[in-house]
Amino acid sequence: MSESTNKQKEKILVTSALPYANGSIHLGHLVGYIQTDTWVRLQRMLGTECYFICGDDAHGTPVMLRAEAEGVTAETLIDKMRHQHLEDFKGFNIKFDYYHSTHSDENRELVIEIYQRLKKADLIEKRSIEQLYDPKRKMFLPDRFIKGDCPKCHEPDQYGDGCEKCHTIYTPMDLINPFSTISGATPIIKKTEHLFFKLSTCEDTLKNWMQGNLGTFKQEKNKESKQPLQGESINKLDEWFESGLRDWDISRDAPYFGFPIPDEKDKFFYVWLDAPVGYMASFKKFCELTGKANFDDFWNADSPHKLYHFIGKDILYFHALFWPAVLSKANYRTPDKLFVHGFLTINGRKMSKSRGTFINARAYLDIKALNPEYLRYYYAAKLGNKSEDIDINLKDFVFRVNSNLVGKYANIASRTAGFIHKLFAGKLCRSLSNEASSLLQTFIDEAKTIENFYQQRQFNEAIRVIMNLADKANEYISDKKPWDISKKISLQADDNNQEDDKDRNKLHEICTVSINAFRLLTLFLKPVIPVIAEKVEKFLNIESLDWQQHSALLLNHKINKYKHLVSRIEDKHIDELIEVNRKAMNEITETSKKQTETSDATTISFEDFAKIDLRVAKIINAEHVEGADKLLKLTLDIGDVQKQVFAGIKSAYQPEQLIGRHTVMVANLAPRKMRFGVSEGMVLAAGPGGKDIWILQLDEGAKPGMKVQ
RNA sequence: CGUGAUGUAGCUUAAAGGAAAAGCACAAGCCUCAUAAGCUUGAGGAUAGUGGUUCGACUCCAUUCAUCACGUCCA
Repeated sequence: MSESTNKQKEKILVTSALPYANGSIHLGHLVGYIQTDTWVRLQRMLGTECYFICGDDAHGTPVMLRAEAEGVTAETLIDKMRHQHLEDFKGFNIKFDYYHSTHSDENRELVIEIYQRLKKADLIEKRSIEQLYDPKRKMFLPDRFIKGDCPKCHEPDQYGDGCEKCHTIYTPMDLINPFSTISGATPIIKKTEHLFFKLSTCEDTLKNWMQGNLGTFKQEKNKESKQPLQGESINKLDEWFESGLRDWDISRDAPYFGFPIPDEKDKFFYVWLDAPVGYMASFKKFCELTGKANFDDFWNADSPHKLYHFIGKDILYFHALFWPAVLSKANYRTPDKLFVHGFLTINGRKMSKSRGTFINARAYLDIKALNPEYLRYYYAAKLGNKSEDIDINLKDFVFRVNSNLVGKYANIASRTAGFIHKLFAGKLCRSLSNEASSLLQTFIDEAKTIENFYQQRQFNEAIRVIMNLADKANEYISDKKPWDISKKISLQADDNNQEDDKDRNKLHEICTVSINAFRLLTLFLKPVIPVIAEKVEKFLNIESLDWQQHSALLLNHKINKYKHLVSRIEDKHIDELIEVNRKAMNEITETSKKQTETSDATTISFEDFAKIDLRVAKIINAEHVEGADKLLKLTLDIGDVQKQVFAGIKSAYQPEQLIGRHTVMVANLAPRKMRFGVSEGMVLAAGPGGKDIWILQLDEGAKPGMKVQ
């Protein structure tokens, strides 16, 4: 105790990659979050001051477009997604200290501050570039929103960066018949001014950050080096250095969902500039809300504390190049470690929607038989500290969980707890003989090894050691045959007490050792399966286990009755998962189909068009609606009937301008109850909104009620 | 096409130039305390192919094949 208090206590800030607000969490995402959570839980058990911070990555074109397609504001969408993400994380027992959003005041302030510091350091430059532009949607197009025919092999429907079929690499401008996936329009090349961060000047800074990157991968294996990156990542970075660092385009033109850039017109910060700043923002909010930590202590350039980012290998580029460069040049501290993990494959292949293996977190959680901690366990059993891809083989998953968690681990308690209650009133021995405690000593001896494996994120190794111990415990029980002794006792009944006492003690001791072995295994597994561990703590009638307690034994202590702890998985549960997931996926693709159908990009059939009953309408009355900001109440004459319609055109028209005019309305639109009354249709108007709304006007002669076709 | 990574038993991984290991799955036997759990034994391998360096290669080099990732402003 005194030794550790003298040492300066290490404080760690840990982050997981921020999930993007344009999608649900799936099993692939969970690899990173479960890895981080497991690691953080170990830190907490060790008593290390460690904060686990995350949040939603909310900005960018995809979010903007999706919000539009759903007919909601971007804010509504990201709010909904954030809650959905949080629910999924909660389901898998991922426990953040704080979970924020990049669309927050804290983040805006920090981004602007960083930007201004970079600008002051003369690291921001304005340049004119040419970009593809969608003339119909009036917006610049990211590459991924352009498709066309491959210039080489003429395969249709290829993305702007390269052909999936012949693997030719090209730019979107090379595509034959390019079209915008948003509007279908042919993109045109348009000049625009963008802001660049001069990353090309940061090579020394970055190499310095990487520190002595000459060490080889093999040297790193047993000892955590001082380098912030694993060997594979260093290779990748070297590649990037070799091809030369290019300046980084950090601005995007309106329309864009993001933070406006100060002193610029219609320019926004690119989502990847503000995303990692979200780590800071989330932590800042956490500090302000809880007062548990001091933001500056952790983020100032001379911070003594550790900053670790857990990320997937797909975003190494941002975290290993831009992020340290930006931080360093803006006079903040840089990350100490980037822990990079690989992708998840399912049954050896990429997750696939058609095979039903693109499995959402929600689908898994919806199958009650699939304990979320089984997945945590499986990931832990497979995760090493390399950035290799990991595979979840669904058959292997079932076998492994059943065999390791149910057959080996839980079984140890299950097969001995009964005796403790039947014969010893639920109480463990007062003390153990040397012979009996020797098994437990081997457990205790392995604690340091296990801790180190966890620390170095070699969870697979940690699990291997733990399961070896579980095997030892089961061997011990088989060897000692407590059931034989128990029979002897019942046969002897109240015969001769001396023999009987001896046997009773022996049996008591065997069961006490087993329960203690079980307790230690639980302690070792707790970072991986925290909720199961909690149940065990209740069963053992003990306080929450921390790592220190591995050296003590549980003696002379009353435990509770053993209750069923974990259930086996059956193949049918996996089939169910695939099925549930497939259904959910179909729904998603259908709604997204519907969304594109309603957008102006796709065509509809004549039948679809014929469903819409368009009529000439005479506006016989128009009036303001009390309490409504945008609505006017219109009374429309369409020949034989009059309809009442609430139209969102107040910003562009005064009621008196409208009365008496002829326009076109959708007459068969389902009536909709609104706050101010029932609206029985829609009038047609053009324009983006605000003052720019123009309702349709008809030439002389059209009579109310005429069908428009 | 280029660059990088990976390829070991049915599955998941070890072996850092010195006898190819372990767990799960499989087979046989034992056991019955436990959720058909547990224990013992066994079978299972041209280490993707070819060529080279070496007394000796899963390991180092070259090359081929397969899979994956990345490839000038999507990052």
